[in-house]
Formats: sequence, structure tokens, C-alpha cells
Amino acid sequence: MDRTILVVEDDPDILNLVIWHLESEGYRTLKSKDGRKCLETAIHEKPDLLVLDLMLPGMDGLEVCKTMKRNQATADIPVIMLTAKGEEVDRIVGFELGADDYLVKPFSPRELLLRIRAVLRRHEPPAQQRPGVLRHREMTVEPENYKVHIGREPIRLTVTEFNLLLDLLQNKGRVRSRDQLLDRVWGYQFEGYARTVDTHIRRLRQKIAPYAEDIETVRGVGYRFKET
Amino acid sequence: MDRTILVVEDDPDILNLVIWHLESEGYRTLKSKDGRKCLETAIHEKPDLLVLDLMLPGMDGLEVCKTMKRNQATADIPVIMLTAKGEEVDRIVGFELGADDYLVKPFSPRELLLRIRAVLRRHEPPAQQRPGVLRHREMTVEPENYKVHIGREPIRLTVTEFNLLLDLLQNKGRVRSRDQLLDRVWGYQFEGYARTVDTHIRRLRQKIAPYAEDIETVRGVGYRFKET
DNA sequence: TTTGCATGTCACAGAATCGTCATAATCGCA
DNA sequence: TGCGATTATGACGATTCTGTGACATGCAAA
Repeated sequence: MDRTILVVEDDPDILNLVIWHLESEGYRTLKSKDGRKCLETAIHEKPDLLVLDLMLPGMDGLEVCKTMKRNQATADIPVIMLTAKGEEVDRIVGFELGADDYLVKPFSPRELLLRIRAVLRRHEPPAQQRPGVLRHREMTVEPENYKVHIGREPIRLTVTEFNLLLDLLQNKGRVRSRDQLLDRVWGYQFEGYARTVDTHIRRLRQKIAPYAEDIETVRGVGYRFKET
Repeated sequence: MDRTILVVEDDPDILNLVIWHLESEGYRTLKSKDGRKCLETAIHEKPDLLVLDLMLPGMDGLEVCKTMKRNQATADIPVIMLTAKGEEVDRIVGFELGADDYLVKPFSPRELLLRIRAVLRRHEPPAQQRPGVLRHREMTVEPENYKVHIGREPIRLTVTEFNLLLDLLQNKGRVRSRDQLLDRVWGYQFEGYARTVDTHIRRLRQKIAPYAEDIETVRGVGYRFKET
């Protein structure tokens, strides 16, 4: 699962409280105290959901929300608004801004968690798009669990190896350049050499030995998982 | 592929660095040091993407961006902003101006390249317009995959051979001179003899043996892929 | 702290690929 | 038909790319 939630709130007490509850529920979290900064975070980190305080220094929550919905990169991220009593609830509820739900302070953490769960469920990608279990001959890969089996035998992969395998498998038949792989598996900000990919490909091949050949080297281009 | 990128930056060092990296990745490039001039260039040359420095002499990056987005001819060109640390990142991130992404200096060239690739991917024309699988009798060529089949049989081509075949096939029926082929397949910077093309044509003919005859030699001119 | 694992980097060897050249074959035209 | 120009071919050395093992670092568990 491992959803990431960005919390934007200027009151440090509330911020930490919310963060603490989210993390103890197993969510990954990001914080921001500033309306402007949080947009930046939203774009680069692509959280699965945003918990947004209405009253913020600088750019207020309404603005943040509107801006996000206008920007293609962030338009799909659901937003839960936090408001103090008496704030302009009506406009939020009107959802002119694209907020998906809202809570009036003071709220109970449990309620927040429930709302989050509900909103996430609503925004869950439909089953056929969701990464289900991937298969390749006798090998099964479970994206949600970081588990790989060949036949009955469990295969122990590191996170990097797993992500590498997953990306190749999800793009079966298509060549991925080393840079593309660095981008997708290691992330944008990684500043390493393309050679690193080779090493991990090697380790991956060793571990999925029976199918080592099915990771094809496309010389001068990159790697590709063999179709069927 | 062969996308054109306009880089607008007043610092010549950074400008040349960026240009160099872009070209070595195979992009065509245009430069501009001036906010006003670059608008003109953007309109006439229709680049596929703009890398725009925030701080510019004359008209600054924000203005350029806003102006571009107002003008129908340039509104669809994605923009990646470059900013020095501490500059008004917030307004950019607010995307009031329509920037599609941004980078804070100092940035790594690799990261810029990755962002460019990501933004271009987002703005990619829909699939039905993109060059799909090419066919010639029993032969299929998948441009994105570097894959060639004759019937069911996969054909192993090197990247150079593949690009050569692709260029000929995409221009079926038209003669290409050796110089044209050198430019398109080997790249402008290649400094070699035209005879090199002959050798690769030969290797290509061998590998696609059943259709060897379909690569016609046009004496004194170049080569041509026979119209079905 | 020590230990073990995951990771990224490096250097080197082997293999694939490339460009060039010499020579043979072919073509177009007088 | 014969000649010069052009192209095809095969070989070879040079270059580039990948696979591999070894190693340094960092992190986290013990």
C-alpha cells in the first residue's frame, strides 16, 4: 500500500499530531507549513492525498487548492480541507475549489483517518489499471507486497532490484534506456552513473536465474524484458 | 523524435553547457539570450519546449512566459523555468504563468534532461499520430522498441543498422543521398566518409536477406527503399 | 560497537560494433 | 565492347559497450 500524504498546516502542534497519527497508521508523510512551498512538494513528490489547512500564511488554502486543480500535474490529487469553525465552509462544501472533503476543527484524529481512508478509496484507480500480480512464466511479482516467487520458491530481492524488475516487467517488450530506468527506479534527483544500472541488472539476473535471459540487453540502447 | 528545444539564458556559460548536453542527447537546439528576441524565435521556429531562465535582461522570464501563454501560436509550448535559489519560486510554482516545471540553480544537467523528457512525454502527441509499427511485406519494424521481425522471426540489428532501416523505410520510394543518411542516421557531427554508408547498407541487406533487393542502389545518387 | 546487507563506483576483460581500406564486381555511357 | 566511375565485398584494427568481480560507503539491526 504505502500511500503518501502531504499535510499542510501552520500550527506545529496540529501538524505533528496529524503526522503522528498518519504514520502510526502506516502512511508515508510529508509536511509543509507554507502554502507556496507545499505546491512545490506536491508537484515533485506526487503525494496520494493532501490534507490542507484553510488558513495559511502567505497563500491561503483556497488559493493552493484552486492552483493545484488548474495544474495538470497535481489536478488528480484529492484534497481534504481543515477549517476552523465559522470559516467559509459553504464555499468549500460547494467544492468550487475541488476539495474532496473537509473537517471542522477541532476534529478527532480518528475521524480524519476515516475520511482519508474514504477519499483514498474513492480515488483508487480502477482494478484493471491497478498493479495486480504480475506473472512471467513461473514467476509471480506482487507489487503491493514486494514479493517475488518462482514457482513455489520465494525470491529475496532488495527494494531497488524489486523496483527495477517491476518497471521492466510492467513494460514488457519495450526497451528502457538506462536513463529512463534511473529516472523511474532511482528517481530524478539521483546523480549517479548509468553504469549503476548494469550492476543492478546483473544482480537481478542472478537472483531470477532461470529467467536471466529474459532480461534482454539492447546494445547501445538499454534493457528490455522479453515478451512472453 | 528529433525535438527542438529553445534555451533562453543570459549567462553564456550555463547556456552553452545546457546546449551541449541537449545536443549530445540528440535534441535540436535554439538559443536566445534575450527575453524579447526569444518570443520571436518561439513563434517562428515553433520549438517543442522552452527552457527559460527567470532572470533575464530586458523582459524577465515571468513576463515571457505569461506572454507566450496568451499568444495562441505559442500557448501550447511547454516551459521549464530555471531559477536561482531564493528567487520567487512561489509564483512559478503557483503556475499562474503556465510553467510546466522548474529547476533551482545549481542543477545537474542530468536532472534537467530528465525533466525535459518527462515534460515532453506529457505533451506527447496522442498515439494515433505517433509513428507506429512500420510494415513492409512480411517485415515489421517497431521504432520505439528497436525491434524488427520478418514473419515470426526476430531480426537482430545493431542500433545503426536499425536507424538506417528506419530512415529508409520512413521515406519509402524516395532516394536518400549518402550525405543525407549520414546526417540523419549518424548525426550532423559525424565526420566520416560517405563509403561508410555502403558498408552498413551491405550489413543491413544481409540481415534482412529476403528483402535485400528492396533496398535499391541509385547509382550516383544514393539508396532508396523500393515502394512495395 | 560490531556485523551484515544494500548500494554505488570503479577497473578491467571480452565481445560487439564500427569505420576504413584494398580489391573485386558492376554499371553507364561513349 | 571497353573504359572510367561507382558500388559491393571481405578483412582488419580501433573503438565502444557491456558483464563482472572487487571494493568503499552507509545504514540498520544485533
